Amino acid sequence: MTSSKDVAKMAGVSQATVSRVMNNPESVKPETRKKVQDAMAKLRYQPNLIARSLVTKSSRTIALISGTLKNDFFVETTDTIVNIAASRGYSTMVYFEGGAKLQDILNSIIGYKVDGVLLSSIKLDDPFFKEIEASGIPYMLFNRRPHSGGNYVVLDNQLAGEMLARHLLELGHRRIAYISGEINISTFYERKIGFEKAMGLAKIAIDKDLVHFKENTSATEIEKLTSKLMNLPNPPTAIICATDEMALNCMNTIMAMGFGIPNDVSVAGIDDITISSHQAIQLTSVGQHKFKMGEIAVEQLIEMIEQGDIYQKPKQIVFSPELFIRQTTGPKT
Amino acid sequence: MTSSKDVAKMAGVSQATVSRVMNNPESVKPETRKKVQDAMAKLRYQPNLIARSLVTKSSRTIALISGTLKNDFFVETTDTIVNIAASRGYSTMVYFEGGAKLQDILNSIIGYKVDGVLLSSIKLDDPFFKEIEASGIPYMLFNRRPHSGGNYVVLDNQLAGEMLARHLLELGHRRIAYISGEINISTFYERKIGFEKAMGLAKIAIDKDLVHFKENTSATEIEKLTSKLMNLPNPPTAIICATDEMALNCMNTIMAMGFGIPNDVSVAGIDDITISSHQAIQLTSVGQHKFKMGEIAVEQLIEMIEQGDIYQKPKQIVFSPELFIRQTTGPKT
DNA sequence: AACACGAATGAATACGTATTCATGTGGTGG
DNA sequence: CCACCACATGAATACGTATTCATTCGTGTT
Repeated sequence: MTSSKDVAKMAGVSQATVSRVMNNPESVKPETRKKVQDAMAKLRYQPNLIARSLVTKSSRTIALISGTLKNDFFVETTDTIVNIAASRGYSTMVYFEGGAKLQDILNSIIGYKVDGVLLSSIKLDDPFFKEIEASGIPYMLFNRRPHSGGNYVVLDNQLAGEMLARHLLELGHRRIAYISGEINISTFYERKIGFEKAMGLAKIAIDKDLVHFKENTSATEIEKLTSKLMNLPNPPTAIICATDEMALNCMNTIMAMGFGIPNDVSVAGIDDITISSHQAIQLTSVGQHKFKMGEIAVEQLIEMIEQGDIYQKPKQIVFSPELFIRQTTGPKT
Repeated sequence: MTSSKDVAKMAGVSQATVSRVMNNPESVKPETRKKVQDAMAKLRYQPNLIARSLVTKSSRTIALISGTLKNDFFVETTDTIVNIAASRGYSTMVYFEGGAKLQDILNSIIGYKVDGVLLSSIKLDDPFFKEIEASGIPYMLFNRRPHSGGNYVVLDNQLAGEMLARHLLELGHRRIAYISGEINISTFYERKIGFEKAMGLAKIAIDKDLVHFKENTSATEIEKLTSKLMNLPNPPTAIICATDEMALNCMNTIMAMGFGIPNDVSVAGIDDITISSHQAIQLTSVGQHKFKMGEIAVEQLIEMIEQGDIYQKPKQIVFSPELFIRQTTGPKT
């Protein structure tokens, strides 16, 4: 591989001058600058970014630690994050929940001196988050937030849960099932609180048999759970899923069992992912479209990186949710 | 940040010995090894992977240059690729089509000395591909293949197109529309050839007005095109979309216009993405499930990286497609 | 004319690791 | 007892860049 030293030799200058042509072109006389640029072109010179990073201690790279792409919510955020980062000149190292041990990821991002970290896949009590904070690397959480402090952008999840429950209560439902991921994940915790609040205000007791917090929210697990619910002697007349992704799998199971939606049972989710508004799906959901969460997250992060204002006041952004009533929810029959 | 030199000082050994403890532990006496490891732990030492890469000229990193996540096909491949790479100890730098200029991406991956490249987003005549080949970096194409030679894993796209067309012909359709991306993308080219072959064998002339190759296959573009087709004085009785993603958008438009599927018009796609088999969608599609394309691609790539067998015979893998008949296609009425 | 000063550039160094080469040490076989 | 060797380790160097420091040269000022 050709190095800046080779370029220097061909141009008849020192390696330092070659470096200057790249980083501070005005500081070198136009005449010699031209010689250097010609030599670069002739040798098809590509700077070694690793060597550059070694001395600058930064890498023009961010790390994205995301929830699984099996949830369409994270598909949309990943897409916008990677693209916006690229348009700003940053490469993105991507890791998905479950793919590698968090400790290995941490070693990678610290060892590679990434300029910033975007993360969603994180539990409230995970030491990983504290290590990130301690490392001093700029970071931004999205769709997750810590107990207190930190930088994050989230939906007002409690309100989202509450709105959805209220919608179903207003339709006359009383036996409302609730399917969620585990509640040491902030998103699920807050949505649950909202659900409980609405039920409490309506003075409806919550049937323990209808409320489930699963560690594993894969399609097959949701399928199992849904069929269990529908086979209950006294099945629910409505099911709230803590994410649209679960709601899709829930719908799928219900339809496969031969039930009608919403005639036999109403289904609703949270996140309002793209497919939810498809004519063939028409899932009632709570979300927001004024801002893209991934976009806000990555822009805030880049701002932190480039302004170096890590010690400014924390960035905490909360979106107001909106209810989209579609065809999967209807009055209790 | 603490370096191996700091560890060496605390352990009372040379930096070289610290390095040996990391890379060749057996070569250092157990006694001194312990001293070094203790010092590492006490200092919470993390090796600087950038410095390591500079000397080893490899980075334990692969680059994934993928089609957009707006197409669910690439969601599935991205998910499996990133996760498998992670489990093998590789980080993945991800780029999506349209996010950054290919030249910038190329500079990044060459400058960062990635160990290998996985790419799908590439046109037949793109010089980018030739540059990758020339760079000597191990690479693997997926869902795309060059005119000749190269390493790739693809569906038998021609056969896929042919099977789908034959299916609709057997249902009695004659006015079959075809919606595709541009045909300097191998996938679209081959699928189109298959479609034409089936039509030719059935001795059905292809109506130019029904066949479209769009450079931009975004949801809105597909929507526009679909409504144009359905508003034709003599609209098609069936529409083949070159990808399921387009078929979903096509369905959405048709349903929004008030037409019934498949009563008014049949719709089918290729790729058999996950959502296609959802009870509420039931899209007829051609694809295969025996292998995961992303999995095969990344495993082949890692094999190339670790065996260093770039100069072995090219890896060319073609999957046989299977037809999944669901509810969006029916007999011509 | 002497001097100061700024611009342009080269030489040298640092970044943190892996690796080669040299050195010393203890053991083994003759 | 000596020669030889395997082994353990340290010193030195390379990787390719950015950057600091020193040097040279031309220009304007007094």
